[in-house]
Amino acid sequence: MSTNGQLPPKTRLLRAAAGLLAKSGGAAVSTRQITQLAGVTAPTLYHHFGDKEGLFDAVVAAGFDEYVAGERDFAPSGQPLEDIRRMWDQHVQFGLKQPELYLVMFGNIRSESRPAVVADAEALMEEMLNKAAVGGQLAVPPKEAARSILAANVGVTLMLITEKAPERNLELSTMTRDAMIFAVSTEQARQTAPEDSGKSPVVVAAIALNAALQASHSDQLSSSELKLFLEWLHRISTN
Amino acid sequence: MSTNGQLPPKTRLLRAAAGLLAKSGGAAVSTRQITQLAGVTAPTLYHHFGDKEGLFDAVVAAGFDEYVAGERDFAPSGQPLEDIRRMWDQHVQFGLKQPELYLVMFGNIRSESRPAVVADAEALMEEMLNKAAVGGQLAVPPKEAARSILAANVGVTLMLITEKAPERNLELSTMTRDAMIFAVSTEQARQTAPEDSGKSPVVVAAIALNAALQASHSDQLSSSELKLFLEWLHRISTN
DNA sequence: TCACTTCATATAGCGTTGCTATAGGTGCTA
DNA sequence: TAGCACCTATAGCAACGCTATATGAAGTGA
Repeated sequence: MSTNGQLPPKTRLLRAAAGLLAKSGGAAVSTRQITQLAGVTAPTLYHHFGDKEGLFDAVVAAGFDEYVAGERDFAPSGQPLEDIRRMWDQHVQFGLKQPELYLVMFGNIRSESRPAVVADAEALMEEMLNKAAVGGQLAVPPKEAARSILAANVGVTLMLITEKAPERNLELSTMTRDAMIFAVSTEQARQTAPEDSGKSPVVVAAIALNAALQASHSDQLSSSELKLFLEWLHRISTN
Repeated sequence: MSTNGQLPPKTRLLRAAAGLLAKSGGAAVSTRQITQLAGVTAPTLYHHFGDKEGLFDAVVAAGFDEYVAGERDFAPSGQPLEDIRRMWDQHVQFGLKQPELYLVMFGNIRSESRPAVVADAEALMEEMLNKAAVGGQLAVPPKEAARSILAANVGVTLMLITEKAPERNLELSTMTRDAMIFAVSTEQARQTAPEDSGKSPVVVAAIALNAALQASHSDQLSSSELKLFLEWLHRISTN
């Protein structure tokens, strides 16, 4: 009845939980099922994981490693926004491939571990968006862009999971994806115009900001702040 | 201990369930709690609702009536796409106002009743989008537009619910909302309701510089200067 | 008026759940 | 060899969703 008597009980519990979760089809999975499949008794589970949610958190953590691996498993195309598209698609595929695990990770709002998972996924996307921002392709701060895109990404994936497999329409995904990416892009990025300059992105951006600030009398900073700010900008852009 | 002995048990059960659900803060609500608060014993619950999920489905149905009422509670502005914006905002507000009920309705993927709820909400939105389509403002079939918008709407609402109330940033919602509406609009409609595409060059440049600076550890500024500088940049770029 | 049916509620308890108090076994270090 | 962590098992508790069965209340027809 046990799953591989060779492995340590902690590992067997993890695998049993993940396996039952995947096969459960959404039904609840009891600790007794898990411990029986792992060839272990109840106290062993609670010794290693504290409680049932602790075990599921561990399963989620393992699932997240797999998620990250999927999200990183492609060569950067040099066009960050194109890479964001791929991250989106990978996310959807991960959800459709392992719906139960996905629901535990992203669908289980009440779970204690969800905020951490979401924050990590957000960071992953923000990291990629940063590259776009450096290239002047982002009209929105990367952090907020990442949150918006991820929110839509999760919403779409949940909706696709709800549908039965045969009638799934992936165009829902691509359309929503492109809408979100378009929304956070600058005019320049939308025309797929690659900016090419030998100068460092910092300098380019500083020059652009310097010019833009002086042209447009922003009132976000006081005049004294602005003076110092411009001085620093100059120091950076003459780097 | 009972909640209003005058009302029939069926009603008291519904109210007790809805009340406990709202106060539960995400924790599970037991049938024993519900029946005790309703001043009724277990078989009464099962006589009227079949099982626990049947009771919750009834709560959801009542909640959905309230949802629909909220979605219809505004005078048509004559601009269907503007009305869609309001539907979106009402949806988010409904979720934030009654997060527990919302989670049972839209977050509980495994639930049997969710597909029906989602389909109804979709129909509600499609109905409004039809008006936009008639006016030549829609570049996408209303059905697919409704699905995309609703998916994003749910995703955003779930993400906002996850956050603690004080740090909720509703701009996530408006930005995602406008992105989706923009995506399904025709050129003509976009000119009628101009979106934020005219992001000022200052903001774009500030965002780019911010990202570039953080990526490239420039040593042109001292750490204290840099800190203040970044703070100002953030102020500008979140303008 | 009285049996009869129907609907609604209560008593009591079944099987399962998550979890734990306690004790026993195992391997390592002194 | 004794002691000490660490890990696992026996046995069982309280709470859970749910139900077999019985009792009451209300209406109906003769």
